Amino acid sequence: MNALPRREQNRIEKSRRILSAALSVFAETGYSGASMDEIAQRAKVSKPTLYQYFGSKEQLFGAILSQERDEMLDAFAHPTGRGMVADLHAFAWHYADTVLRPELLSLARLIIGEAQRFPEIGRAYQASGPDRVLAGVMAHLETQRTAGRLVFDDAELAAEDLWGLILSAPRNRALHIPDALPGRAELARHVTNGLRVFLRAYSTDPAHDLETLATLSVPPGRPME
Amino acid sequence: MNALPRREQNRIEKSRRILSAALSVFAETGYSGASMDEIAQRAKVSKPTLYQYFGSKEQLFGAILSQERDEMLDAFAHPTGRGMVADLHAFAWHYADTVLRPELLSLARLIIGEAQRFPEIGRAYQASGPDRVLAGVMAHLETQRTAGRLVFDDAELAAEDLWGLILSAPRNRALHIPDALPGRAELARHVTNGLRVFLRAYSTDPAHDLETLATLSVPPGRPME
Amino acid sequence: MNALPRREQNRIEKSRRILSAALSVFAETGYSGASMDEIAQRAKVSKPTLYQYFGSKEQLFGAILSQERDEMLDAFAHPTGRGMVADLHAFAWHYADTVLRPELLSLARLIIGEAQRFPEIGRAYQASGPDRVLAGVMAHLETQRTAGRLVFDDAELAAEDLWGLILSAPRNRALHIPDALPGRAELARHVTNGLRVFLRAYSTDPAHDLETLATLSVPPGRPME
Amino acid sequence: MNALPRREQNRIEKSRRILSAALSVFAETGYSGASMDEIAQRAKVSKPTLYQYFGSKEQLFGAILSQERDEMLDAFAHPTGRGMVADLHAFAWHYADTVLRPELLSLARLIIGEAQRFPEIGRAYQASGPDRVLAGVMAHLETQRTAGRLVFDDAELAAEDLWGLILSAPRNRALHIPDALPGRAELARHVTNGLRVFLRAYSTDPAHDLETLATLSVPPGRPME
DNA sequence: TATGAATGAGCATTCATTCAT
DNA sequence: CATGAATGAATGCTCATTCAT
Repeated sequence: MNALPRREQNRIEKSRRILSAALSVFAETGYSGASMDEIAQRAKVSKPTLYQYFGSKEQLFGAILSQERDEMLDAFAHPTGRGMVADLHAFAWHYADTVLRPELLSLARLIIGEAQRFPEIGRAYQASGPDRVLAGVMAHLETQRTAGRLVFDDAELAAEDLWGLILSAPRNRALHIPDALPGRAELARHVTNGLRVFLRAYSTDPAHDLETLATLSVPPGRPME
Repeated sequence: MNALPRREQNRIEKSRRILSAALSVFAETGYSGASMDEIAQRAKVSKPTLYQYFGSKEQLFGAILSQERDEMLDAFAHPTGRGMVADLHAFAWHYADTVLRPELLSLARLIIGEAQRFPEIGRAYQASGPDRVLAGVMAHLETQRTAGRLVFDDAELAAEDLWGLILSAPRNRALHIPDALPGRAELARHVTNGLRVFLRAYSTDPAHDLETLATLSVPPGRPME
Repeated sequence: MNALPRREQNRIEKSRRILSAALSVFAETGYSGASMDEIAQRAKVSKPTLYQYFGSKEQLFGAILSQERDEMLDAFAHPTGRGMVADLHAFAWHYADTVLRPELLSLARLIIGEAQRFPEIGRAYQASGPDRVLAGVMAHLETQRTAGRLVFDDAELAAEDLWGLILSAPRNRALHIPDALPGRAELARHVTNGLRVFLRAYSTDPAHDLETLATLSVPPGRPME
Repeated sequence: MNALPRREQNRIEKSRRILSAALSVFAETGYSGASMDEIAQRAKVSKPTLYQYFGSKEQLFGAILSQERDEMLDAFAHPTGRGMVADLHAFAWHYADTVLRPELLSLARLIIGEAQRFPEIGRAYQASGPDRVLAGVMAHLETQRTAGRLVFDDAELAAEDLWGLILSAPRNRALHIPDALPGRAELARHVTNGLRVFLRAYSTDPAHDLETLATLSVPPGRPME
């Protein structure tokens, strides 16, 4: 009744170990600084095995990125059905919690740092990460406009504004200073302010929406690892 | 009547050549990937000379950063005296033109990519780059609030909002995709929209200010190199 | 039925090749002058292999010293049981043949030359080489004194005298002039004279012992390599 | 009335500074380990000047050796005219004090360490240092034999025995362990014992000579620098 | 399939030496 | 005559990659 034979399980687990080791090594030292020896050692795998699985340093690098990208997309939030403001609030926090996870920040630093050398990778990341999230937000905002709750001409700009108001400052800071993630309160300051400005500029009934916003509380953060 | 003797001139010019070569090599390949051989070759200088000038790879890296940081600060815009909206508009364009210069984007990618390995450098950059610009913007906004033209509680948040609305989207995209700088029109789209949202949310007289904004035209971009 | 698997045999042989190549290179050029490239080339091994085996130049240097030191100690002579004079004669020749072997002279030159830079190495050599031999000689002389065949107060001084009379001149000369090892006859001149003086000064029955000495003949030397 | 013009004086003084700096650097690090930069720096001279004076590293090395060799020869002791035993005693101490001077030990280590690479230098040192001293001692011993105070067949062997008995042990130890020069008492132990054994083996009137020896006291050492 | 052992090519750095001034 | 500045060639060491087993 075993879905997967032993061999296959073993393979998958080994592959996972390698990817995880590689992510941490690449994140710590950048692409060139990373040593395949170090990766093999952390993955508790011999070097030829590592090469059997991933072919070359460059391919391994690519494999990490696509793996992590998938994980990130998974994090996209779905409407709560408790009204527009609650939806935006939920989305904002969900996204903040995703985007500020240390591993994803490491990954982003890695991609940005290597964007010049591996332009494909930067493009792929942009397309399947930020751009896809943006599309989701745009769709949501369009729905609200149709329902008469928001006003705007350009949905893309509106979606970008939402993101920029809520997360650009904390994320930029976190990208530069790895060990200084914003605390829960600091993050709440940015999220709340961002939503407030967004509603003031885009809502058809700002007064009411801001009141609603004031009733919403900060959700619990996910535990650090 | 020569202000500088030949030797000194030569030294300065050589130093500049090295720094420029180093910036491009570091930007292309990251810190670890950069080879001192390659740098020396591009600077048309022998390797020992390079070492005589900058001591070590790490010191050379540091020298680039501080040089570029200075250049960036230099770019800070001063009030035009033609009213708040014109000032904000001028600042937005000036800063956009600075921040999106290819060399400064390269530098930013470099710093972000190495932030984990050289935490001090990330911190120093944040403190003397973004943080200082932010302080300048805050001061300007405070002045406008005192003059009764803007309303806000937290000047820092307001300043961050201004930046996030105007530049976060184009800059983030440019960080990921080096060869896709926004064109003048695309940039205008973001700048104008950002200022509009900002004024709608913070101005004491949005209707009038938006009208003023509509009269301002896109300044000429600086030539690419 | 193979005691050692191929791999292990290979390793051992390679290690020996490296040590031998390293000794000759170090001896020819001193520690700083020796190049790891040269050593690898002579050992017919790639440079990374060399580093896999011995870690660093300094460790390789240390490995040579301890290897040769062991070999030297191995050379210590055991009593023949044919009387004191025969024993001293056998010891003198055995020790001369050891101490004047070109490799050991090279090693001694190396250690002396680097004593200032690596004080531990000089100390270790003195303790485990000369000092240990001296202790052996002292013990032997004490036995003879107890048996009433020698007279002296200070066994250490007596042992040092024996060595100094027999070998100091030829060895010092050999240390300075590498390609001028004393021939068999020249060596016999020093050994015989040394023993004669030693017996005249220390024996309880010099006349008889000198007669015995005269009957002993020069042993065959070991072949040069 | 100045014997030497300023220029010439300056030249000589500079040359001396270079030689002294070079000796210490060579002694500390061996020939290959020594850096011309370091030597120039210690001599407070620019590198081209250094090359002007001594042509090349190898020539500088040679120049040091001949300079020091001359100084060493200067140290040879002349008969005191107070009898054979007193002469031998004086010679032994004089020579011990010369040969165990730290600078001369450094020089000897240097020459021995580089003997394989620069055979000429080893040979030259042997000929003009030890061999010349040996010749002096031989001449002295011959005189004593002619005067009927000593008996021996081979003056060279006798002279070598004298040296070997008195200094071989302390000097060998000092060569290996640079920072462990024998103290005055320890040295006296070796010198006295060496002379005693020498006289017992070679004197025509050992009893009387040993008595004389016992009346002689240790001369004052020269101050360390 | 998995690995210990091996390697060619490259790294940052330093050297002895020589110009141009 | 003396020097600051420059360099070609080497140094010790490490890397991504690949055999032989």
